[in-house]
Amino acid sequence: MSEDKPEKQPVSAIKGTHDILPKEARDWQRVEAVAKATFELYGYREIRTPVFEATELFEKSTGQTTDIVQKEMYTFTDKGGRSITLRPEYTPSVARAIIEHRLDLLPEPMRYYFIGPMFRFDKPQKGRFRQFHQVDIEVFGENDPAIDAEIIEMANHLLKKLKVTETAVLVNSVGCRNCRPAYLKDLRAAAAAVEASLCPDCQRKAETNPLRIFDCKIEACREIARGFPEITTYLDADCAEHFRKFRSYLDLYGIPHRIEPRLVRGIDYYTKTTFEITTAKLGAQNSILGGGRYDDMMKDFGGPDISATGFAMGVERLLSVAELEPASDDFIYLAYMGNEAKKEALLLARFLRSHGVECLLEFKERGLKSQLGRASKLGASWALIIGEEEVGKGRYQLKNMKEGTQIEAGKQDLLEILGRSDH
RNA sequence: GUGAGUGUAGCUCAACUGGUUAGAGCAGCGGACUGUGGAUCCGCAGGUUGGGGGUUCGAGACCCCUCACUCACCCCA
Repeated sequence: MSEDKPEKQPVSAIKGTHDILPKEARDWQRVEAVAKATFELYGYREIRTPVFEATELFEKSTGQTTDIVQKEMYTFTDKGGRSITLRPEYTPSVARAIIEHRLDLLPEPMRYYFIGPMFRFDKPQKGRFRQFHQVDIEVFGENDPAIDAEIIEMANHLLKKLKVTETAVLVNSVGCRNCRPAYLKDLRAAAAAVEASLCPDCQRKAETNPLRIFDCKIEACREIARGFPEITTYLDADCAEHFRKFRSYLDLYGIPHRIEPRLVRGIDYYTKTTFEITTAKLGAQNSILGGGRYDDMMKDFGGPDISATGFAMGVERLLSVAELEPASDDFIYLAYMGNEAKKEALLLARFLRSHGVECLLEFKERGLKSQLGRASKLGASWALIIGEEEVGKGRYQLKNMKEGTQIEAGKQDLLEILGRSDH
């Protein structure tokens, strides 16, 4: 309302968020469509939950000690004084919905998928954003390690459809509440014993998160870490058997995989199976998909004691490595000259659209030449020329923009030629 | 939160050791061709060089501050 000159750039998108422009949105739509079709093929059904939840939900499930909860959540107090958090991940919401609606009592298999935005207050970098999107799938009530293998096979199937190559499947077992504590204790002790010979980074990790030493990029640290105890030797009978079978099913599918003792997934609720699929083409944030089993979450919530497993896939990361065929537009550009022709064009466009033909007409004062130039530039398959003469006889000049050929066609001819008369 | 790098037109980039009016290609619009696109040629429009301060006769360039973006640590999708 002021008399001042308008700001050059009044506002811009919040740090770590991005507009998805029409050209990119095409690719998003296709990835989403392929993902949905794939999951439906495996018997999964979509479930949608709100973008925000009670803060407590994430504190209880994701874990008080995790980075996600400690420093990455968008948490605020609403006008009713409640603490609200924009979801940083999807799994807790699904678990909550199942308990709330007693979905576990329904006959349908509890296999769900979801696509939508997540929010984490991270410092943005390549492949990492504050608002990002995940494709998420979860299975509840299946204890068999075969399902852990099947969801990886399903992920592989999807990646293959999207022509994502150079991927690696990393797997691990983090044990359970019986066997993990002893392992962590011994690992910490082992790291403390050699602390002096580790790099400064790893010296810190020895205190905070010794599992991460396995992941150091400095060869000396990696060498030392090879001597550390591995979780796999600490697994109790049940977990060890689960892990063994899980891998044998992956072998059955012929899916190569590597055991990665570092794979803990930074989230408290995982039990037994954890896995990741990485790609060499992504930079430091090279994980396009990660997940695992979380058998304790439901009962910890005060819900039924049912097991669960699933994964989340980063859509931005997926898009940056997927090889999608360039989208081809197929529409007809209506070029008109004069007011009578304009009216004719409006009605013709309505007619064609009602038969499923995509039409574009623009309302600027342009000559025929300029309009055809537009049609060409915008990638129209056809141009329809409507002038006084054409209005008079009810037949129009239909030009094939690729071939450069042109014929005269009436209303009905158009439908047949454009090949959409069955719509 | 820590560290490094980069900011010039819508996009990609020029502008010598500081020198006069900051240029080009692409994209946009118009014309050559007033009813026939893509090629070519010509023209038009587009900038407070991210912002602020300083040094200097003179700053896009050098110094300081700030903001933004990028990459990395951490963590994760």
